[in-house]
Amino acid sequence: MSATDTTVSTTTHADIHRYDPQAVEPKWRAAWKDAAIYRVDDGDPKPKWYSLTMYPYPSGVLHVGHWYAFAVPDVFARLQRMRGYNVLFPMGFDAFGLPAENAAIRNNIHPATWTFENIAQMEHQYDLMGAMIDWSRKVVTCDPEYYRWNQWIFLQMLERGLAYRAGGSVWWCPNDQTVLANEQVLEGNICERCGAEVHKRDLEQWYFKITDYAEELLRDLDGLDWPERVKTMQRNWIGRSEGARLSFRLETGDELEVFTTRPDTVFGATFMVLAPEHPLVATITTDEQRETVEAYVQQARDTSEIERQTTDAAKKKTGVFTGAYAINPVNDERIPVWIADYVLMTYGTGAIMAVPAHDTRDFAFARAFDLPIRVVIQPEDQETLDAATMAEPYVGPGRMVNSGQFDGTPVPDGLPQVIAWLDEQGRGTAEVTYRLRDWLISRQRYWGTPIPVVYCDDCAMVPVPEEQLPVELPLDAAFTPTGQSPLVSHESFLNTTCPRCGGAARRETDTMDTFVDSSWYWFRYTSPHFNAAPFDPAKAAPWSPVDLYCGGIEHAILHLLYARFFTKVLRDIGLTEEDEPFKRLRNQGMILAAEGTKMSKSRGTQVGPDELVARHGADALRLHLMFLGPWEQGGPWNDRGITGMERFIRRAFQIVSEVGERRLDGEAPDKDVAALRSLTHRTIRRVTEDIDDFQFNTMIAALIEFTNELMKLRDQPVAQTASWREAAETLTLLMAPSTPYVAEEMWSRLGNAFSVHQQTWPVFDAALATVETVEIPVQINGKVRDKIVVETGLAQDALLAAAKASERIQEQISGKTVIKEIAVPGRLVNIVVR
RNA sequence: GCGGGCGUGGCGGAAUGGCAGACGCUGCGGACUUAAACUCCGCUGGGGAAACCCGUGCGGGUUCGACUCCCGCCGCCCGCACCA
Repeated sequence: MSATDTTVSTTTHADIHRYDPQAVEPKWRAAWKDAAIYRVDDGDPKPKWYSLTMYPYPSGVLHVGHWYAFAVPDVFARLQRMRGYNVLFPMGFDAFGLPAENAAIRNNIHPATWTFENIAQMEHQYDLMGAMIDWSRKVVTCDPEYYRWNQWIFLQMLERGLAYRAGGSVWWCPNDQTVLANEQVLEGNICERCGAEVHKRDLEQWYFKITDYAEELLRDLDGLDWPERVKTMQRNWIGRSEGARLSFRLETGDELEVFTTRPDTVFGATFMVLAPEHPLVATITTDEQRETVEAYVQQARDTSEIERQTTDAAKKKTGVFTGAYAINPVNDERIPVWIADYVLMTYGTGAIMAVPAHDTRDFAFARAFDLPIRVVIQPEDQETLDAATMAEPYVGPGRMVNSGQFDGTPVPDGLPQVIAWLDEQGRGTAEVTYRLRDWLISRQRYWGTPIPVVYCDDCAMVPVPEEQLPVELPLDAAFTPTGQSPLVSHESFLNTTCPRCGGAARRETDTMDTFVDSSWYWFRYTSPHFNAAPFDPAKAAPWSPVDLYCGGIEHAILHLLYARFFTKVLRDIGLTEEDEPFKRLRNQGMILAAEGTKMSKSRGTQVGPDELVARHGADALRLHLMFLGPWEQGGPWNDRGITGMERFIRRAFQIVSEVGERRLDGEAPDKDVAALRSLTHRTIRRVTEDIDDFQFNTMIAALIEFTNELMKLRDQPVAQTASWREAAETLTLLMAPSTPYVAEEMWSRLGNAFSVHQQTWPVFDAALATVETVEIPVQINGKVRDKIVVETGLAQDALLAAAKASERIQEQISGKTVIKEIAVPGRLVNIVVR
């Protein structure tokens, strides 16, 4: 044992400056908790900063993707705090939804049990990560204290006509046994949740009238600091089109309305096309055509949406003639009315005027069925278009021809004239249409917010009075999906009394889409237990809007559009004055499994952080994830390189840790001190700017370079001076947001008072951050031939002279003619010779 | 088809039009160690003994100078997808 003792004592001595995350992390985690250093105080007079990260689904355990998504916002929030902001950086759980229900069914456990167990586990994992979360503000959406306010907002919307029930053709997922919103259908007919093929069904459902806000949702995008691609996706999804609504009289006497963005081509309309589902189809079809038309309508209905919608250039247009004719209102021509599946009932009026000469689809249809084509727009400075020979439609600008009084009118400039005339004639009006559809919010599943209305035989649909909220989701329901809500078979939930007449009534059994929960949750963090409204406007106002919102790009449309819609509704209700919820948005890329595919729990390709933390420490994992590459890019996971982060942490720790033992009253040459201070201040600048620019990988590179330089200097005289302490302290502070644990330990080893996370972020001194000399490459004909060291800020002429003084350069120039000399101060010199 | 993004060593990646490959990993060599791990030092795009030459998907162009800007291709990824 005595031999062992010796070993232990020497090892201990040697290891004093060796960082051990396993010993240090739990210590500081406990200290932070005891001192409640992350507790956010509403009354703090400092300027506010609201940093929000998309709350996770409590799916079980955190994987490295969660860490990736969360580490960066955590670093940013910590920086803002050190900069002197009062930072709100909350977290919660998006706890309702299908996965809980499905997992519950699979494991024969109640969704609530499953969910709350997962939340406890995940909360612990966030703490392991060293996240700066104030858990006292936690929001859990399956808590009645939360979802009662979904119901309250629903009732407000119902009162304002923004929530309504309507029948219609809706998407149905046969696997999840529920309807879906348009936004939740991918690639034409794939369920966003489970990947099953979905199809249409005619059902009566609940909707939110998001279309009322289409224009505002589109317009307000302009003022947001969001990634351009997200704004583009939202613009496309809203799909605003300007044009006109035109009315065509049918020979049957019916009026057929169409929407067109090209009213200037109305003189070229040579036929009309209705969607197969158009209500007029049945009434206008002639007896001779009835059989053909009915067969086509049936076929269209049976053809899966994906087949119908795929725009394969080779896909042939199909359709049939109804036997009916319309009169073109501008030239009184008799034109045939067809039906075809390329016209969609869900857009515009479900009917079009076909102008084959100037529309790609109409052109293909006309060619396929040998329908007339008439040119009415002639491009300028080009050969006259000939309908008989043209190989493709002309869709560009030009002048109107074959258009009566409008001949010669330029388009698109002349469009307003045409619309004005149509309006005068009573044939049409200017109209704007949107692709955006109302949001279908009812679901036939169990684990969600009950929709707070009842149906009474006498009073019909009656809203549940506000004071009876919440309508609680019964925890003892049999929730296996059957195609209708499981609540239908829960007698005591279903049967109730009518709030209006007191008679027998049935509750609505559908639950709300979980995207309702996430459409306002960030307001709730500002007053998580407020019980008079969804949130306390007085508390929310000072924090609003969210300054920085971070999350996955997969929410570019769904959640972010709904959240914007809700904000505008809540504004109109009077709960907030904000028009927009999230001022600045940043999306992280996705961390994929090593083989480049999406990480999947079921395929076992999900990488968990716990083992990595145990082996390398939380700080090293945080750094590794940030160092992988640009945060907005994502990429396949690998753990190569995490050792590099560990090495960096150890080196930084060692340097700082030794400082505590030094007297730091030594002397060193002035230029060495100046060089060290310059390095320190340049590093402050780099790290600060990189975080502000969301360039976390290069931010870490700057920290590593700083540490490597210090490592080289630690035996030099300059390491015995006060500027060495400045360097060590600065390194510690700069590391604090990224590596909260080791930075705390370093701060403590420096002999400073707890906590490093309550210190002020260092500010660089521009004068100190300069360098005295700079190395300038000297090129001959664009190739580097020498490098000269000159004073920083040396002017152009002097720089050129210095370059030409170089022997190597003189050799290169001698005997040649100098054609051009370029000298860029601080950059380079290039001499062009021949 | 339309819209957006990307393409750089063995790998992840860096580079306001100005020294391509910062930083990290890997690999190789060395020091320390009884030994290993850890740590430390050096080298690490290709060719060449060297001077140098070649090199950022391909082909052109602008420029004293292009990974960066422009034009035309090729490949990959994402979004939308008959939106009248």
